[in-house]
Amino acid sequence: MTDTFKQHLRKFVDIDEEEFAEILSYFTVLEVGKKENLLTEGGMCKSCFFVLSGCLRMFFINEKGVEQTTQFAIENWWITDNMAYEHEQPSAFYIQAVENSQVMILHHYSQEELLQQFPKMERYFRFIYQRAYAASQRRIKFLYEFTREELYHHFNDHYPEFVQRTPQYLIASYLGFTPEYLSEIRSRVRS
Amino acid sequence: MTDTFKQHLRKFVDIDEEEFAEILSYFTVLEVGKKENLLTEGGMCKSCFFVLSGCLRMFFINEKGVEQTTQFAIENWWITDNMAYEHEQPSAFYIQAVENSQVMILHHYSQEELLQQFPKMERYFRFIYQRAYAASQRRIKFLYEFTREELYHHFNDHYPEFVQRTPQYLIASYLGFTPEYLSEIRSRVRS
DNA sequence: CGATTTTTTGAATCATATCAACGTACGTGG
DNA sequence: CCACGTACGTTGATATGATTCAAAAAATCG
Repeated sequence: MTDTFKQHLRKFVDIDEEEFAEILSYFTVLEVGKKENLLTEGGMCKSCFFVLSGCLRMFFINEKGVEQTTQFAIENWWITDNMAYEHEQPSAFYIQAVENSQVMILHHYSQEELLQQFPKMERYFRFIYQRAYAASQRRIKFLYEFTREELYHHFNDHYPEFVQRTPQYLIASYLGFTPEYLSEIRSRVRS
Repeated sequence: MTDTFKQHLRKFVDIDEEEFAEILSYFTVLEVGKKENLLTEGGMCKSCFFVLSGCLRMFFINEKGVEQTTQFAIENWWITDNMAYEHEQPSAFYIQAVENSQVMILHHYSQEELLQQFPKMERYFRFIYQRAYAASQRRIKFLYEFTREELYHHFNDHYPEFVQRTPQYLIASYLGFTPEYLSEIRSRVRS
Protein backbone atom coordinates (compact mmCIF):
# COMPACT_ATOMS: atom_id res chain seq x y z
CA MET A 1 0.00 0.00 0.00
CA THR A 2 2.96 2.31 0.37
CA ASP A 3 3.22 1.97 -3.41
CA THR A 4 0.80 4.88 -3.61
CA PHE A 5 3.47 6.95 -1.95
CA LYS A 6 6.24 5.63 -4.19
CA GLN A 7 4.33 6.58 -7.34
CA HIS A 8 3.62 9.96 -5.88
CA LEU A 9 7.23 10.63 -4.81
CA ARG A 10 8.51 9.72 -8.25
CA LYS A 11 6.42 12.45 -9.83
CA PHE A 12 8.77 14.90 -8.14
CA VAL A 13 12.19 13.29 -7.66
CA ASP A 14 14.14 10.26 -8.91
CA ILE A 15 14.17 7.56 -6.27
CA ASP A 16 15.40 4.02 -6.79
CA GLU A 17 14.04 1.01 -4.91
CA GLU A 18 16.82 0.96 -2.39
CA GLU A 19 16.48 4.63 -1.56
CA PHE A 20 12.74 4.30 -1.30
CA ALA A 21 13.04 1.49 1.21
CA GLU A 22 15.34 3.65 3.32
CA ILE A 23 13.08 6.67 3.04
CA LEU A 24 10.11 4.58 4.11
CA SER A 25 11.87 3.72 7.34
CA TYR A 26 11.36 7.30 8.52
CA PHE A 27 7.58 6.88 8.30
CA THR A 28 4.99 4.95 10.25
CA VAL A 29 1.95 3.49 8.50
CA LEU A 30 -1.35 3.62 10.32
CA GLU A 31 -4.95 2.56 9.76
CA VAL A 32 -7.52 4.98 11.13
CA GLY A 33 -11.22 4.27 11.45
CA LYS A 34 -13.94 6.73 10.45
CA LYS A 35 -14.31 9.56 13.00
CA GLU A 36 -11.03 8.69 14.71
CA ASN A 37 -8.85 11.67 15.58
CA LEU A 38 -5.21 11.90 14.56
CA LEU A 39 -4.75 15.28 16.16
CA THR A 40 -6.74 17.19 18.77
CA GLU A 41 -7.02 20.92 19.27
CA GLY A 42 -4.59 21.93 21.97
CA GLY A 43 -2.53 18.76 21.51
CA MET A 44 1.08 19.01 20.38
CA CYS A 45 1.38 18.73 16.65
CA LYS A 46 4.47 16.62 16.12
CA SER A 47 3.65 14.94 12.80
CA CYS A 48 2.44 15.42 9.25
CA PHE A 49 0.07 12.91 7.69
CA PHE A 50 0.14 11.58 4.16
CA VAL A 51 -3.07 9.94 2.98
CA LEU A 52 -2.53 6.61 1.21
CA SER A 53 -6.25 5.91 0.93
CA GLY A 54 -9.48 7.25 2.38
CA CYS A 55 -10.04 10.81 3.49
CA LEU A 56 -9.11 13.05 6.40
CA ARG A 57 -10.37 16.46 7.36
CA MET A 58 -9.08 19.29 9.48
CA PHE A 59 -11.49 21.35 11.57
CA PHE A 60 -11.81 23.55 14.59
CA ILE A 61 -14.72 24.21 16.92
CA ASN A 62 -15.95 27.78 16.85
CA GLU A 63 -17.25 29.73 19.82
CA LYS A 64 -20.80 28.52 19.13
CA GLY A 65 -19.58 24.94 19.44
CA VAL A 66 -19.93 24.25 15.71
CA GLU A 67 -17.27 22.27 13.84
CA GLN A 68 -15.77 24.28 11.00
CA THR A 69 -13.94 22.16 8.46
CA THR A 70 -11.06 24.01 6.82
CA GLN A 71 -9.49 21.23 4.74
CA PHE A 72 -10.00 17.79 3.34
CA ALA A 73 -7.12 15.52 2.40
CA ILE A 74 -7.64 12.61 0.05
CA GLU A 75 -5.21 10.14 -1.51
CA ASN A 76 -1.77 11.66 -2.17
CA TRP A 77 -2.25 14.73 -0.05
CA TRP A 78 -0.42 15.84 3.04
CA ILE A 79 -2.25 17.36 5.95
CA THR A 80 -1.27 18.91 9.25
CA ASP A 81 -1.50 22.16 11.16
CA ASN A 82 1.68 23.51 9.65
CA MET A 83 2.02 26.48 11.95
CA ALA A 84 1.88 24.22 14.98
CA TYR A 85 4.06 21.58 13.32
CA GLU A 86 6.78 24.05 12.43
CA HIS A 87 6.99 25.54 15.90
CA GLU A 88 6.07 22.33 17.73
CA GLN A 89 3.22 24.14 19.39
CA PRO A 90 -0.28 23.08 20.43
CA SER A 91 -2.55 22.69 17.44
CA ALA A 92 -5.44 25.01 16.60
CA PHE A 93 -7.21 22.16 14.81
CA TYR A 94 -8.48 18.64 14.98
CA ILE A 95 -7.58 16.14 12.27
CA GLN A 96 -10.11 13.37 11.87
CA ALA A 97 -10.79 10.49 9.48
CA VAL A 98 -13.89 11.07 7.34
CA GLU A 99 -13.68 7.46 6.10
CA ASN A 100 -11.61 4.46 7.15
CA SER A 101 -8.18 5.51 5.91
CA GLN A 102 -4.57 4.48 5.56
CA VAL A 103 -2.12 7.12 6.58
CA MET A 104 1.63 7.59 6.67
CA ILE A 105 2.94 9.54 9.62
CA LEU A 106 6.10 11.61 9.54
CA HIS A 107 7.30 12.86 12.90
CA HIS A 108 8.97 16.21 13.02
CA TYR A 109 12.32 14.82 14.19
CA SER A 110 12.15 12.06 11.57
CA GLN A 111 11.57 14.67 8.91
CA GLU A 112 14.65 16.54 10.02
CA GLU A 113 16.76 13.40 9.83
CA LEU A 114 15.22 12.42 6.52
CA LEU A 115 16.06 15.81 5.03
CA GLN A 116 19.64 15.54 6.28
CA GLN A 117 20.09 12.10 4.78
CA PHE A 118 18.26 12.76 1.54
CA PRO A 119 18.68 16.26 0.13
CA LYS A 120 16.35 15.11 -2.65
CA MET A 121 13.59 15.14 -0.09
CA GLU A 122 14.30 18.77 0.59
CA ARG A 123 13.45 19.29 -3.05
CA TYR A 124 10.40 17.07 -2.79
CA PHE A 125 8.99 19.00 0.16
CA ARG A 126 9.78 22.28 -1.54
CA PHE A 127 7.51 21.16 -4.38
CA ILE A 128 4.83 19.95 -2.02
CA TYR A 129 4.67 23.14 -0.01
CA GLN A 130 4.84 25.30 -3.10
CA ARG A 131 1.92 23.42 -4.58
CA ALA A 132 -0.04 23.50 -1.34
CA TYR A 133 0.58 27.21 -1.00
CA ALA A 134 -0.46 27.84 -4.59
CA ALA A 135 -3.71 25.91 -4.04
CA SER A 136 -4.29 27.87 -0.86
CA GLN A 137 -3.84 31.20 -2.66
CA ARG A 138 -6.44 30.22 -5.22
CA ARG A 139 -8.78 29.01 -2.52
CA ILE A 140 -8.58 32.35 -0.77
CA LYS A 141 -9.38 33.99 -4.09
CA PHE A 142 -12.52 31.86 -4.41
CA LEU A 143 -13.58 32.71 -0.87
CA TYR A 144 -13.46 36.40 -1.82
CA GLU A 145 -14.82 36.04 -5.33
CA PHE A 146 -17.85 33.81 -4.87
CA THR A 147 -21.02 33.91 -2.81
CA ARG A 148 -21.60 30.82 -0.69
CA GLU A 149 -23.94 29.48 -3.32
CA GLU A 150 -21.37 29.97 -6.07
CA LEU A 151 -18.76 28.29 -3.88
CA TYR A 152 -21.00 25.26 -3.67
CA HIS A 153 -21.56 25.06 -7.43
CA HIS A 154 -17.88 25.55 -8.08
CA PHE A 155 -16.94 22.81 -5.65
CA ASN A 156 -19.63 20.53 -6.99
CA ASP A 157 -18.44 21.04 -10.56
CA HIS A 158 -14.80 20.38 -9.71
CA TYR A 159 -15.19 17.47 -7.29
CA PRO A 160 -18.51 15.79 -8.11
CA GLU A 161 -17.42 12.32 -6.89
CA PHE A 162 -16.23 13.82 -3.65
CA VAL A 163 -19.51 15.65 -3.08
CA GLN A 164 -21.31 12.37 -3.80
CA ARG A 165 -19.47 10.33 -1.25
CA THR A 166 -19.29 12.90 1.56
CA PRO A 167 -22.16 13.87 3.89
CA GLN A 168 -23.68 17.22 3.04
CA TYR A 169 -23.13 18.69 6.45
CA LEU A 170 -19.39 18.27 5.96
CA ILE A 171 -19.53 19.94 2.57
CA ALA A 172 -21.47 22.82 4.12
CA SER A 173 -18.95 23.00 6.94
CA TYR A 174 -16.05 23.14 4.46
CA LEU A 175 -17.71 25.81 2.35
CA GLY A 176 -18.40 27.89 5.42
CA PHE A 177 -22.18 27.86 5.70
CA THR A 178 -24.97 25.95 7.44
CA PRO A 179 -26.42 22.61 6.32
CA GLU A 180 -29.82 24.32 6.15
CA TYR A 181 -28.54 26.78 3.61
CA LEU A 182 -27.00 24.02 1.53
CA SER A 183 -30.37 22.32 1.55
CA GLU A 184 -31.95 25.52 0.28
CA ILE A 185 -29.39 25.83 -2.53
CA ARG A 186 -30.01 22.25 -3.60
CA SER A 187 -33.76 22.74 -3.62
CA ARG A 188 -33.32 25.74 -5.91
CA VAL A 189 -31.29 23.61 -8.33
CA ARG A 190 -33.88 20.85 -8.33
CA SER A 191 -36.81 23.09 -9.22
CA MET B 1 19.90 47.55 -0.04
CA THR B 2 20.16 43.86 -0.87
CA ASP B 3 21.50 43.57 2.67
CA THR B 4 17.91 43.18 3.75
CA PHE B 5 17.84 40.01 1.69
CA LYS B 6 21.17 38.77 3.03
CA GLN B 7 20.00 39.13 6.65
CA HIS B 8 16.80 37.38 5.76
CA LEU B 9 18.49 34.48 3.94
CA ARG B 10 20.83 33.90 6.84
CA LYS B 11 17.90 33.27 9.14
CA PHE B 12 17.35 30.05 7.20
CA VAL B 13 20.66 28.86 5.75
CA ASP B 14 24.40 29.52 6.17
CA ILE B 15 25.65 31.68 3.35
CA ASP B 16 29.08 33.28 3.18
CA GLU B 17 29.83 36.54 1.40
CA GLU B 18 31.12 34.88 -1.73
CA GLU B 19 28.11 32.62 -2.08
CA PHE B 20 25.77 35.49 -1.45
CA ALA B 21 27.34 37.52 -4.23
CA GLU B 22 26.85 34.61 -6.60
CA ILE B 23 23.29 34.01 -5.48
CA LEU B 24 22.49 37.67 -6.00
CA SER B 25 23.49 37.37 -9.63
CA TYR B 26 20.35 35.33 -10.26
CA PHE B 27 18.16 38.23 -9.19
CA THR B 28 17.29 41.61 -10.63
CA VAL B 29 16.70 44.58 -8.35
CA LEU B 30 13.94 47.00 -9.30
CA GLU B 31 12.41 50.20 -7.99
CA VAL B 32 8.65 50.43 -8.43
CA GLY B 33 6.59 53.55 -7.93
CA LYS B 34 3.29 53.61 -6.03
CA LYS B 35 0.44 52.14 -8.12
CA GLU B 36 2.83 50.63 -10.64
CA ASN B 37 1.99 47.07 -11.71
CA LEU B 38 4.53 44.26 -11.59
CA LEU B 39 2.08 41.71 -12.91
CA THR B 40 -1.23 42.02 -14.71
CA GLU B 41 -4.17 39.62 -14.76
CA GLY B 42 -3.89 37.49 -17.85
CA GLY B 43 -0.17 38.26 -18.24
CA MET B 44 2.34 35.44 -18.01
CA CYS B 45 3.66 35.04 -14.49
CA LYS B 46 7.34 34.31 -14.96
CA SER B 47 8.76 35.73 -11.74
CA CYS B 48 8.49 35.89 -7.98
CA PHE B 49 9.04 39.14 -6.15
CA PHE B 50 10.89 39.69 -2.91
CA VAL B 51 10.16 42.96 -1.15
CA LEU B 52 13.29 44.78 0.08
CA SER B 53 11.34 47.85 1.19
CA GLY B 54 7.89 49.30 0.73
CA CYS B 55 4.75 47.29 0.14
CA LEU B 56 3.10 45.35 -2.66
CA ARG B 57 -0.37 43.92 -2.92
CA MET B 58 -2.01 41.23 -4.99
CA PHE B 59 -5.58 41.67 -6.19
CA PHE B 60 -8.08 40.64 -8.81
CA ILE B 61 -11.05 42.46 -10.28
CA ASN B 62 -14.36 40.78 -9.55
CA GLU B 63 -17.33 40.62 -11.90
CA LYS B 64 -18.71 43.87 -10.51
CA GLY B 65 -15.46 45.59 -11.46
CA VAL B 66 -14.30 45.95 -7.86
CA GLU B 67 -10.67 45.29 -6.89
CA GLN B 68 -10.36 42.54 -4.31
CA THR B 69 -7.03 42.50 -2.51
CA THR B 70 -5.99 39.01 -1.44
CA GLN B 71 -2.49 39.66 -0.11
CA PHE B 72 -0.08 42.30 1.01
CA ALA B 73 3.68 41.80 0.98
CA ILE B 74 5.95 43.98 3.06
CA GLU B 75 9.68 43.88 3.72
CA ASN B 76 11.10 40.33 3.68
CA TRP B 77 8.10 38.70 2.06
CA TRP B 78 7.81 36.95 -1.26
CA ILE B 79 4.80 37.47 -3.45
CA THR B 80 3.57 36.02 -6.72
CA ASP B 81 0.65 34.08 -8.17
CA ASN B 82 2.22 30.74 -7.34
CA MET B 83 -0.20 28.64 -9.33
CA ALA B 84 0.56 30.63 -12.48
CA TYR B 85 4.27 30.81 -11.67
CA GLU B 86 4.60 27.07 -11.21
CA HIS B 87 2.85 26.23 -14.46
CA GLU B 88 4.04 29.31 -16.33
CA GLN B 89 0.45 30.21 -17.04
CA PRO B 90 -1.43 33.52 -17.30
CA SER B 91 -1.95 35.08 -13.91
CA ALA B 92 -5.31 35.36 -12.15
CA PHE B 93 -4.06 38.41 -10.28
CA TYR B 94 -2.49 41.82 -10.50
CA ILE B 95 0.51 42.68 -8.37
CA GLN B 96 0.86 46.38 -7.64
CA ALA B 97 3.01 48.63 -5.47
CA VAL B 98 1.05 50.19 -2.60
CA GLU B 99 4.01 52.46 -1.82
CA ASN B 100 7.24 53.23 -3.64
CA SER B 101 9.12 50.00 -3.19
CA GLN B 102 12.36 48.17 -3.82
CA VAL B 103 11.89 44.68 -5.13
CA MET B 104 14.07 41.72 -6.10
CA ILE B 105 12.86 39.74 -9.07
CA LEU B 106 13.55 36.07 -9.55
CA HIS B 107 12.66 34.69 -12.94
CA HIS B 108 11.41 31.14 -13.14
CA TYR B 109 14.34 29.92 -15.22
CA SER B 110 16.79 31.72 -12.92
CA GLN B 111 15.24 30.02 -9.96
CA GLU B 112 15.72 26.63 -11.58
CA GLU B 113 19.39 27.36 -12.23
CA LEU B 114 19.84 28.80 -8.77
CA LEU B 115 18.40 25.66 -7.18
CA GLN B 116 20.68 23.47 -9.29
CA GLN B 117 23.75 25.44 -8.31
CA PHE B 118 22.85 25.93 -4.66
CA PRO B 119 21.04 23.00 -3.05
CA LYS B 120 20.94 25.18 0.07
CA MET B 121 18.46 27.34 -1.73
CA GLU B 122 16.20 24.34 -2.16
CA ARG B 123 16.18 24.20 1.61
CA TYR B 124 15.61 27.94 1.86
CA PHE B 125 12.60 27.85 -0.43
CA ARG B 126 11.24 24.80 1.32
CA PHE B 127 11.21 26.89 4.52
CA ILE B 128 9.68 29.86 2.77
CA TYR B 129 6.84 27.93 1.20
CA GLN B 130 6.21 25.97 4.36
CA ARG B 131 5.93 29.18 6.30
CA ALA B 132 3.76 30.83 3.68
CA TYR B 133 1.49 27.80 3.57
CA ALA B 134 1.24 27.73 7.35
CA ALA B 135 0.27 31.41 7.41
CA SER B 136 -2.27 30.76 4.70
CA GLN B 137 -3.85 27.91 6.66
CA ARG B 138 -4.27 30.18 9.66
CA ARG B 139 -5.66 32.93 7.49
CA ILE B 140 -8.29 30.60 6.11
CA LYS B 141 -9.17 29.66 9.68
CA PHE B 142 -9.71 33.33 10.53
CA LEU B 143 -11.89 33.80 7.46
CA TYR B 144 -14.15 31.03 8.75
CA GLU B 145 -13.95 31.89 12.41
CA PHE B 146 -14.55 35.62 12.45
CA THR B 147 -17.23 37.97 11.22
CA ARG B 148 -15.97 40.77 9.00
CA GLU B 149 -16.02 43.11 11.96
CA GLU B 150 -13.98 40.69 14.05
CA LEU B 151 -11.55 40.29 11.16
CA TYR B 152 -11.01 44.01 11.21
CA HIS B 153 -10.35 44.17 14.94
CA HIS B 154 -8.05 41.18 14.72
CA PHE B 155 -6.08 42.71 11.88
CA ASN B 156 -5.99 46.07 13.58
CA ASP B 157 -4.69 44.50 16.80
CA HIS B 158 -1.98 42.53 15.04
CA TYR B 159 -0.79 45.08 12.49
CA PRO B 160 -1.65 48.50 13.91
CA GLU B 161 1.22 50.32 12.12
CA PHE B 162 0.19 48.76 8.86
CA VAL B 163 -3.43 49.84 9.28
CA GLN B 164 -2.13 53.33 10.08
CA ARG B 165 -0.08 53.75 6.96
CA THR B 166 -2.45 52.10 4.47
CA PRO B 167 -5.60 53.67 2.98
CA GLN B 168 -8.79 52.31 4.52
CA TYR B 169 -10.27 51.20 1.25
CA LEU B 170 -7.34 48.81 0.80
CA ILE B 171 -7.80 47.41 4.29
CA ALA B 172 -11.50 46.90 3.55
CA SER B 173 -10.63 45.27 0.24
CA TYR B 174 -8.18 42.90 1.95
CA LEU B 175 -10.65 41.97 4.66
CA GLY B 176 -13.33 41.29 2.09
CA PHE B 177 -15.90 43.99 2.74
CA THR B 178 -16.84 47.47 1.55
CA PRO B 179 -15.21 50.74 2.62
CA GLU B 180 -18.65 51.89 3.80
CA TYR B 181 -18.87 48.99 6.20
CA LEU B 182 -15.39 49.69 7.53
CA SER B 183 -16.51 53.24 8.14
CA GLU B 184 -19.47 51.94 10.10
CA ILE B 185 -17.27 49.64 12.20
CA ARG B 186 -14.92 52.52 12.99
CA SER B 187 -17.77 54.78 13.99
CA ARG B 188 -19.02 52.11 16.41
CA VAL B 189 -15.57 51.93 18.01
CA ARG B 190 -15.38 55.72 18.37
CA SER B 191 -18.71 56.06 20.20
C1' DC C 1 -37.22 -2.89 12.72
C1' DG C 2 -36.34 0.86 15.77
C1' DA C 3 -32.96 4.39 16.94
C1' DT C 4 -30.03 7.72 15.58
C1' DT C 5 -28.17 10.69 12.20
C1' DT C 6 -28.81 13.51 8.29
C1' DT C 7 -31.55 16.41 5.34
C1' DT C 8 -35.47 19.40 4.41
C1' DT C 9 -38.82 23.18 5.17
C1' DG C 10 -40.39 27.65 6.66
C1' DA C 11 -40.46 31.98 9.44
C1' DA C 12 -37.94 35.43 11.78
C1' DT C 13 -33.64 37.80 12.19
C1' DC C 14 -29.00 39.55 11.46
C1' DA C 15 -24.72 40.92 9.11
C1' DT C 16 -23.23 43.16 5.37
C1' DA C 17 -23.99 45.25 0.60
C1' DT C 18 -25.72 48.81 -2.19
C1' DC C 19 -26.63 53.39 -3.58
C1' DA C 20 -26.64 58.18 -3.23
C1' DA C 21 -25.24 62.25 -1.14
C1' DC C 22 -22.19 64.90 1.44
C1' DG C 23 -17.80 66.15 3.85
C1' DT C 24 -12.80 65.98 4.11
C1' DA C 25 -8.03 65.62 2.80
C1' DC C 26 -4.44 65.68 -0.14
C1' DG C 27 -1.27 66.27 -4.23
C1' DT C 28 -0.28 68.81 -8.28
C1' DG C 29 0.13 72.78 -11.20
C1' DG C 30 0.13 77.53 -11.21
C1' DC D 1 2.51 78.12 -0.98
C1' DC D 2 -2.19 78.37 -2.27
C1' DA D 3 -6.29 76.72 -4.69
C1' DC D 4 -8.49 73.63 -7.07
C1' DG D 5 -9.83 69.03 -8.44
C1' DT D 6 -9.90 64.42 -7.53
C1' DA D 7 -9.61 60.72 -4.39
C1' DC D 8 -10.99 59.12 0.00
C1' DG D 9 -14.05 58.65 4.03
C1' DT D 10 -18.64 59.06 6.30
C1' DT D 11 -23.66 58.76 6.85
C1' DG D 12 -28.25 56.94 6.35
C1' DA D 13 -32.00 54.35 3.90
C1' DT D 14 -33.03 50.25 1.80
C1' DA D 15 -32.04 45.61 0.01
C1' DT D 16 -30.08 40.89 0.15
C1' DG D 17 -27.63 36.65 1.37
C1' DA D 18 -27.16 33.78 4.88
C1' DT D 19 -28.18 32.31 9.82
C1' DT D 20 -31.03 30.72 13.46
C1' DC D 21 -34.43 27.92 15.46
C1' DA D 22 -37.89 24.50 15.58
C1' DA D 23 -39.95 20.74 13.70
C1' DA D 24 -40.90 17.25 10.25
C1' DA D 25 -39.22 13.98 6.77
C1' DA D 26 -35.88 10.91 5.01
C1' DA D 27 -31.87 8.05 5.13
C1' DT D 28 -28.68 5.04 7.41
C1' DC D 29 -27.03 1.78 10.75
C1' DG D 30 -26.89 -1.70 14.23
